[in-house]
Amino acid sequence: MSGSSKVRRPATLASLAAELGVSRTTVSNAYNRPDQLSAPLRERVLEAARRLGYPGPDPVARSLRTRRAGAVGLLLTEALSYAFRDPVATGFLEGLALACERAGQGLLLIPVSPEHADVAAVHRAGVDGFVVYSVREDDPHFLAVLERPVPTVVCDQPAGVEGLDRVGVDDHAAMLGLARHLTGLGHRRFGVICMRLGEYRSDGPASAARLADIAYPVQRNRLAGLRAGLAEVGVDWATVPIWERFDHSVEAGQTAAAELLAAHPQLTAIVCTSDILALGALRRAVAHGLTVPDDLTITGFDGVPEAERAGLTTVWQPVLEKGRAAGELLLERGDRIRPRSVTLPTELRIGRTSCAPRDAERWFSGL
Amino acid sequence: MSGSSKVRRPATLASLAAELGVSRTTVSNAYNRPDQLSAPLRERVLEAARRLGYPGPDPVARSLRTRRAGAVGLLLTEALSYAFRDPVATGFLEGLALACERAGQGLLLIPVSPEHADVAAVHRAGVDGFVVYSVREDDPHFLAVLERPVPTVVCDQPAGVEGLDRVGVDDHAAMLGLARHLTGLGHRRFGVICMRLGEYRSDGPASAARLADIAYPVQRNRLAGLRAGLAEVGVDWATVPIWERFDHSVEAGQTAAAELLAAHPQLTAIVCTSDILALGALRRAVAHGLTVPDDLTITGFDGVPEAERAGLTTVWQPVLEKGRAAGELLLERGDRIRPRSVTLPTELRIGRTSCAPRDAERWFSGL
DNA sequence: GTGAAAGCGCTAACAG
DNA sequence: CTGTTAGCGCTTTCAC
Repeated sequence: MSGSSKVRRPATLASLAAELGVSRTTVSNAYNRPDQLSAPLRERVLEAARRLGYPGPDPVARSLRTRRAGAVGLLLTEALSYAFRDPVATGFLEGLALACERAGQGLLLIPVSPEHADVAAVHRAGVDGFVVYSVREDDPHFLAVLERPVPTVVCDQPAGVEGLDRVGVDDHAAMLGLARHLTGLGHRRFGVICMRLGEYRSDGPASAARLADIAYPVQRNRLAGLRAGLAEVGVDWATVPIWERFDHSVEAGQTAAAELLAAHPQLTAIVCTSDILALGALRRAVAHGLTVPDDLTITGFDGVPEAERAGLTTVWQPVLEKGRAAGELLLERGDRIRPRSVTLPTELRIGRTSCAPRDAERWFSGL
Repeated sequence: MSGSSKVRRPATLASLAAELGVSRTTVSNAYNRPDQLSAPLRERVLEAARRLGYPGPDPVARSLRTRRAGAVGLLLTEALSYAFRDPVATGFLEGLALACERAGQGLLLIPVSPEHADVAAVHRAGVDGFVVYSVREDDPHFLAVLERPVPTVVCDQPAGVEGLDRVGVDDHAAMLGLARHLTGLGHRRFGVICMRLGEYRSDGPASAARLADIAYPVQRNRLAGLRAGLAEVGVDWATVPIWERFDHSVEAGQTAAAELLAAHPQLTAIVCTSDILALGALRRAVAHGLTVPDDLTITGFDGVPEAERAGLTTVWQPVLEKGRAAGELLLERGDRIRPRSVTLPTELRIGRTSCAPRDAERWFSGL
């Protein structure tokens, strides 16, 4: 209001053109195709723009016209503020950001506000495609994404729906490998700590009903892989206690391990479906006076740096690659003829938290 | 082309309206103002939409019309893929994401591709405002942001330019406090390890010329604060060796410390302008057989979790709060009358890496 | 409760 | 090299 030059003039491309007595095309070209007009004319246009406070073509109007937003949307499991704490998610984000940067595309993080269950944010997102990272299969945001007529790639989901592109690892096979490592060492009495299995909070032993209806493919596959591995040596899955935690944190792993061990003190191995949970279990075991791995074997999943530092036996997966692959799949022009699926390799990393149980000889001598 | 229903029909609001024999307004209302039409009619519209494969109002067209994109843009110093590795940046991101979620706004990460020096990405961004996080003052992307006629809040920058909102800490005062702690302990022979000071890579001792023209406000202020603190006890700034590192990593801190100590073995304290660098210096000192803090005092800045675990003496700053404050400043409606500036408090955290130097008595007895 | 009119600001053919 | 012509798909007063 005071004489500030910051009074935003609503100058538009059209008004600029009028002012200069040239056509809108010319002004547009001055910005988008410098080779389509003479240098002096271009300079005249740009100079006038500066003088009139014209900030250049409006990005939204341009997007409407060109039919491209120049950004990809990312839908995450949780409140995205949480994602920045999770090393697996940040690794994925880093890879995805890498791919976006290389393509000069923006990365739009879709807000999944816990308060307003705002599917609207998905509708509002001006993007050329979506990446969906490990969400519940019945997540309404996910469903909303599927409605949008833009290419979408899902991560760690079954290839399932309507020809989406997909990237992920074989969680089932990876966990099976880990299970074989453990049964090979002689373990027979397992306990499990896993991440959330459904929409609503539930902490503690997972009921059979809950296990039968796991909404998160990653958890479902990891548990199934473990089950298959144990079945190979005749361990009855129904006898394996499975402790669920809604929150994914070291503390959650810690308390879960405490409860699990209290209820089942005879366990020789605790398999966790994530490193974070395993680190918590590890902490609890140590605090409890147990020697790992001699008294108790503990394993994780993901291969995050912190786990490596701790010498955790785990399955490493290429999270950064996963993000990058997702981005490339989405941004790559061309053969979008049929859905593509990228499965990345995992690696069993045997650390210092697994060894034969004290009673191993019992099993082997029993043969 | 085959009978798949996935052939994206270019159905539009208009075509839907035509099909139903109602006006576009009605269709629009069905989506945006359910209370403006009868429930049965609305259901008819939605049903037809489903049938025709109309995905709902196009977000870009809507944005053009409503003049709001529903997202804020974030401009980061570096390749954004790097940001996800830096605990300070992720803390900031978490806070910002929190604010965005609460407001139901998307967060668009602007790609700062090192390859294409793509200021265009800034122009292309369909956002209602920008947050600029600790960039070089002459960064072309930053300049491009300033051109855009949308509210912008800068972080850790001088309030400077044309009435932008600002959030940050008082780096100068914080570092002054740290300096006083060290000089109070008796230190007089300081070495410094700092982050990049200019656009182009330079590793090693920073020349006077380079120090006189630091492009990053954060580094400038931290060094100035230190200088002021040392001046108070008569330490000549010109005699203080300052080692610069372009890359911000533990390894960088490590090699910087190695060089610094080799060239100046008599130092009793190394002040680092970030925790990450300090952790590297710490690692180097230990590897070198030095006992910290007895042989050498080492300090950091930021107060990241890893530093706390290491017991580093440092200045803690509320990075999450900073992100949240930036978001709130941007999203908050109302009194955008005059630029606002939020300065958050810092806290000197004395850990186990600082103590009096062996020759302290020399100085005190000299009084 | 519903429709008609009027653009939002821009780009992409295609002529000249 | 420059201008003319047509919308992109939607929302929003304002009458009916």
